[in-house]
Amino acid sequence: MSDLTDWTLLRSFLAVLRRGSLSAAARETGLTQPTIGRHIDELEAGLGLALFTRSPGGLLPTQGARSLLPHAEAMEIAFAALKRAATLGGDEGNPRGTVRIAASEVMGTFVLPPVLAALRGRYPGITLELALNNRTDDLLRRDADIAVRMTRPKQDGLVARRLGMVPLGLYAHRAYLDRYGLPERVDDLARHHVIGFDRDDHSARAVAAGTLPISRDLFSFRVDSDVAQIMALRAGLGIGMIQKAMAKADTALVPVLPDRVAIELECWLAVHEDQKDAAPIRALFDGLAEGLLRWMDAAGR
Amino acid sequence: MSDLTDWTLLRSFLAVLRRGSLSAAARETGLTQPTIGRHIDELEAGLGLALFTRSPGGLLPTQGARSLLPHAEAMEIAFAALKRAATLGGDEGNPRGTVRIAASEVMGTFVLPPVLAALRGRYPGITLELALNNRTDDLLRRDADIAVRMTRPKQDGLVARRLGMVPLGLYAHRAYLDRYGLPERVDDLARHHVIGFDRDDHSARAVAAGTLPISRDLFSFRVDSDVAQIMALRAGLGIGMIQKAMAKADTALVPVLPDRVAIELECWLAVHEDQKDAAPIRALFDGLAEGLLRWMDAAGR
DNA sequence: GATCGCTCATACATTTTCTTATAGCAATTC
DNA sequence: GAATTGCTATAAGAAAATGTATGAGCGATC
Repeated sequence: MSDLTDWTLLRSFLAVLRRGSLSAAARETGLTQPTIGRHIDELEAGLGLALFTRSPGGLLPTQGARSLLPHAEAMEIAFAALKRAATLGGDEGNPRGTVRIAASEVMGTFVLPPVLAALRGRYPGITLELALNNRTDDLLRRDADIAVRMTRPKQDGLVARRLGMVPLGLYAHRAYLDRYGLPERVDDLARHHVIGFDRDDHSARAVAAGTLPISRDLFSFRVDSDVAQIMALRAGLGIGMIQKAMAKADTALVPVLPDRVAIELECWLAVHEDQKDAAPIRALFDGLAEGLLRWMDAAGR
Repeated sequence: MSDLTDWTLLRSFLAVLRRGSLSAAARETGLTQPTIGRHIDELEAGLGLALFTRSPGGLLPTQGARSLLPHAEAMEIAFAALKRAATLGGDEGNPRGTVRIAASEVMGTFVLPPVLAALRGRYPGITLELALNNRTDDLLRRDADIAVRMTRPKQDGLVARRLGMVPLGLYAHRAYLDRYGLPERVDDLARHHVIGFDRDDHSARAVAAGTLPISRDLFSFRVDSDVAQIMALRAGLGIGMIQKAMAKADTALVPVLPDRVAIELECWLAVHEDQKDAAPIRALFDGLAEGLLRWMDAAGR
């Protein structure tokens, strides 16, 4: 069985899994339906495992196929990383290539755009990709070249730089407080509308949870998206956690329990040791550090 | 350029990089020299990057090729993991498939073999692979399905179980102490032959370094291999660090400064969340936990 | 200094793989 | 209930990839 040598078969596998039919997969990949069909047959024969149940409506993945998915995705991600790495070049003054930056939703949405805009102007040869999510393993999965993270990167093989602390606080829209009043003690929060996460309890939140009586039950408005939480906060849906700098920029937001609730997240920049010497990576790493430090400095005032 | 769709080209790339010539790569892959040559041409054209400088003696990788290597290896590892995952099956009573276990050199050499031998008998349908190294990112790289680690696994997506503490101590062979005497204070170590690491300062050693005045300069016999260190210790080359349980099993070894130097490493078992429910993974995870706990219990006496 | 052993490059034959075209099946729509 | 639209499966010709055979360069060895 292990005489399976054609890595490309997994492209077709992924396409079928995602599109749900041979025909749709053919359209996605630019191949044809019989070809994709033979690829799946070949894969099933090679692995000795039924991957899909054929039907006139399409192909339904088996449990086995689902268990292979993460590995096939890992191959796809690694291939994309390889293609990016091949574009890297140029010298210190004029770096060229495509660089993928991972960041949390909030950083990527509210903080990074102006920083990246400046870098874009300075380095016209660099094409930027931005991967927004709250997982901390992007670099190790090679799903990004540089990561902006709110926790200390601890994995082997990474080079990390600590940029500083980002202060967070509880805020609410003035209109909300006019109606429901300003909590005076932490316990009062239980009687308020608190905006929080739904199920996705990622690490930044875990940090916050350590210093606050935060649990899922407390929240009367739940979204997993941090950005949606901030939008809800600004719209006056309730009391929520937000970076102090962002809150100050919105004059309608009023601090809640500022003396009792003070949370700081560490801000880190990380890169693979393998890649840190490529000109575009180095340029962006330094540029991001500079831009983010300036932002944190301005925010501190 | 980005119309590069054939993932299999990277198999040839890896083979050429490793063997150093098209012909040797052809022998390794079962293809022929012209085919491998065409693959490399196609890859270079697709990536827009010179990968090798051709010579009558073989192909010399460029810097660019070297920078792509880790990504190509990541694809290869993911593919191997996919093939392993495809073998997993059976039920709780009779799990089937190939499982790759990562462990430190010392654990894999001295501790795991009897544990695995017992599991082998109990689960005849499971084929075992053992990956011995001291990196802690095997699981995330999918270079292993289960990891036995001496530090707490902290990455996202892993399920870990703490097994307990493994005590280490300084020991020396009786013959060594007869000749050089028994150190009475920690400072005396500077005048002794201490066996230690060369350059590979991995995390278990870092833990130890925190509680001991250990630095590279102290060592008069340096090897990166932990196993070689233990063998050197047993051969009487000097004073070295070893698990107390292993030292006790060798009656010629005498504890050195047992009251002053007491180090304990945590022992952890970890598995990918994706895979934890597959019958063979679960069987080995539980079996390893059981076997290692029994070993730690026996060692404690 | 000729030979052997290794290498890569090229031209041509062969095999494999892909596409095109068509048939058949189930569900939905008019 | 016939027509339409989605799908898979199969067969045959076109295209692409692979293999075979051969030439030529470099270095070690006798």
